[in-house]
Amino acid sequence: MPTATWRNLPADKRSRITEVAMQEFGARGFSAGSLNVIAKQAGIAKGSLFQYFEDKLDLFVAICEAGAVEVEAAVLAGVDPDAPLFDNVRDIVARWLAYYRGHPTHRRIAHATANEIDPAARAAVRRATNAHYDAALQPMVRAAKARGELRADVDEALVLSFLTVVLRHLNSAPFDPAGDVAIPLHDLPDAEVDRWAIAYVDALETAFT
Amino acid sequence: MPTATWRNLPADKRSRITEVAMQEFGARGFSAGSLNVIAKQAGIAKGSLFQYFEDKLDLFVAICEAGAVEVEAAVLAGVDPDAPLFDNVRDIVARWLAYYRGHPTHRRIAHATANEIDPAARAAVRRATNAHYDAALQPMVRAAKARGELRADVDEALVLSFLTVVLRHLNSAPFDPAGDVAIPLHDLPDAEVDRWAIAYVDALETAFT
Amino acid sequence: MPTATWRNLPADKRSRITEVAMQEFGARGFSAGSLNVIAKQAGIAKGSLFQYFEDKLDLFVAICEAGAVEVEAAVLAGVDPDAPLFDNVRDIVARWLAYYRGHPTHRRIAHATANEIDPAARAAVRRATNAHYDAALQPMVRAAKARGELRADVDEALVLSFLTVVLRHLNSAPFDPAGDVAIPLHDLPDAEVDRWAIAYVDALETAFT
Amino acid sequence: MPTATWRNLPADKRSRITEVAMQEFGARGFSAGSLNVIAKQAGIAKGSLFQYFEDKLDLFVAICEAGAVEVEAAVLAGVDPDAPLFDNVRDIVARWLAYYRGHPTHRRIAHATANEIDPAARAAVRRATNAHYDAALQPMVRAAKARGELRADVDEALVLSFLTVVLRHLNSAPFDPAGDVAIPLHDLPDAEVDRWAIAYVDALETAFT
DNA sequence: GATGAATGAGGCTTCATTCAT
DNA sequence: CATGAATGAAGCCTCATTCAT
Repeated sequence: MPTATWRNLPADKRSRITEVAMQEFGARGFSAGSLNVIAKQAGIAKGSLFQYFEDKLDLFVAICEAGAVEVEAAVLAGVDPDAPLFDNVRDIVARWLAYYRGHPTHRRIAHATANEIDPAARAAVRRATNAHYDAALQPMVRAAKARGELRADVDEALVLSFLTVVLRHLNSAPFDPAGDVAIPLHDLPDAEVDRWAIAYVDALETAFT
Repeated sequence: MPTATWRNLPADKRSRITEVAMQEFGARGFSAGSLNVIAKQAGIAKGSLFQYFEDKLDLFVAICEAGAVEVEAAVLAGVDPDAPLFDNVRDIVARWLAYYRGHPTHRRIAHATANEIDPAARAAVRRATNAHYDAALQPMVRAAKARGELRADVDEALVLSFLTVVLRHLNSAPFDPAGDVAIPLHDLPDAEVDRWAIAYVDALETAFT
Repeated sequence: MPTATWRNLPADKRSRITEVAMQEFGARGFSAGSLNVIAKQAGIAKGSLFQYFEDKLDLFVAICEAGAVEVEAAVLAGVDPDAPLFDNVRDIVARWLAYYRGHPTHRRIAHATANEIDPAARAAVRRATNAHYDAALQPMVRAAKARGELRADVDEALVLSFLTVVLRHLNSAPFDPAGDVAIPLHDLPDAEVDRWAIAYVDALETAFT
Repeated sequence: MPTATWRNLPADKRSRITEVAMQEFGARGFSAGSLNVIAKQAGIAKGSLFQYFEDKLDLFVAICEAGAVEVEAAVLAGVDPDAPLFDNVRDIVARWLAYYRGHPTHRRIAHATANEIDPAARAAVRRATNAHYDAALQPMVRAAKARGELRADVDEALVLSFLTVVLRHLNSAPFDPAGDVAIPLHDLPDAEVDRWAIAYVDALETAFT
């Protein structure tokens, strides 16, 4: 956990370090990301990082969590829980894509978060981030079920799982040349990608309603 | 590309090195995987690795490709192209899960393959592996469409994309404590996981037929 | 360029490292010189070298430049620009030989500087060192020409070129068993070598005045 | 010394290996030159090199000597010992430059020969090559002296030394961007370089006759 | 609290040489 | 005589972490 020193840091310094760390870990992942680079680019002493965080992993987790918080605020806030579920999801997907197009650093760190292979790092980071989406989506699914929007035989957990799988795919495939074998999301203009994203959701809607 | 020396190696030595490399890269990924460790565990000199492969990436790609070939043989072979598409997919998914349960090393290397963050490594490895699944699934989807199994307004590419996304999910989530927020695939007995896997495919069938 | 860390180092440590590096590079040249050896002999950690210099070449260039600065100070300083050119040159040659006899490490590094075969290393190092001699000798030649010491038809550049060629020869031949086929400079007592050195300059004087 | 196996090799194979080795050592010098590269480029097994030569140095020396023999044949042959010395030297210099322009590989290996820093390598190689020039030039100087072409007070050895120094300079400076501070031999067209070369010899003629 | 120099283990890769076939 | 696989030392360089100032 970040130290008290970190929490007491002037906000601008803290956010500068956060931004730089996101770039580094987003670009190279946890294991290959370099504290040397982070310290140099942030303009602070290497030793200072160890006054703010216990070790490299502690920093990584903190960074990832910060990213998750921001994207959640941007994407999930203001959703009307009483609106039809898949209308909400289409809305969320559109905002999700828009947000990550405008925040490539956050997109990359989210990708690194999801794909980190080091078990300790992944576990720590997933624990910190997954909860956010889950916490937001799960009640929406439940409410939809209660309102009778979903077919009676449909399992809520399956819906939720599908939603997160699709969201995760849309976080990486459009930005990765080899992300999707079937649809060249990486090479399409934004509007086309948006249309495909809606198509994913429409398919789920067909499946579950 | 692996050297002639590698191809001329006695089969047992070659497979010992392959196995060890799969374990190392499967456990730590490409960037963090150590050639020192591989050489030591394989009982060969570090320099020998460079008689077999041009460099670390060359080894990694070869290993990944070997894994993809084997899993393809085990999972996709013997599929009847004239059988109903989703029957085939349910069959494939079941064999896929069974294969990876019995071959944890292959499962881990496939995971590392899909998630490697180093762009050069990922590109090389995806190029080598993606083709396999794509080549097998795409004609099946096309034939199903031609046979009228899919609804007229359904896009083939979307079906194919969904299939690969689900397959990839089933390659990691059941083996990763934090792989699926909604369904605890990691903690369920094999039979339960199989049932969920079928449920994923059923949902797709509902969506597209 | 050496780092700030290097410039802030205590003078004795810096000069110890410099001395050791000169010995190593002087003895084995740039490509064959070993950073391992330098670190060990200087009593510092291998990694520390990379806190002082960007890489091996950066260290090599810094060392060579340091050598050039010192020899220039010792050999060229205090020359009276109004004295006859070849008197000055005889003076310089004598001091040059004396200096290198007393500073064998500097002599060897100067030799390595001049003879390094790696193109990048040679270019970098020549750029750093050539200027010193050129800057000192060229005005002397020009002034001599202006004073009418040189024959009217003599080209200044040719004189300067001859001078540097002879100086370079006197930097290596007396210290190299196979340096000069015709005159066994390596095996002669210092006084004899000095006499031969004067003879070289006398010949040039005859040629150009 | 090369083995009997080497001497019994088919001439074309021997000359292919020689050519390749000249390129490698000419480009990277003795220490940095790689037997791996030589074997690969020559299309022979690495081990074979050790059937032809005792070790790396043995190969290097043999290669250098072969180069010296060829250049001597091309440059020194057919010189009339009774012609005036400096006419001969001008002739030699011109042929020397022409030869090396047409044989860049030989030029580079001669350069590497002259500048090798490894003491053992340099000693061996100089011993093998110096004799050639010396053997050719020395009698010419002696004869000139006997014919009264040189001033009475001129030392034969000094003339010979100057000649070799100038020849060596003309072997490297025109081909090295930083070879001559005063005259940009590297950037001049061939005809200009030839003119400067003559100027060097003219100056010596003035000095010694 | 901040610094930044020092560490030394570990990273990948290249090398000359040996030796069994 | 030719081969080429095997070796392991040594190469340069990067790293996270510590600690005295």
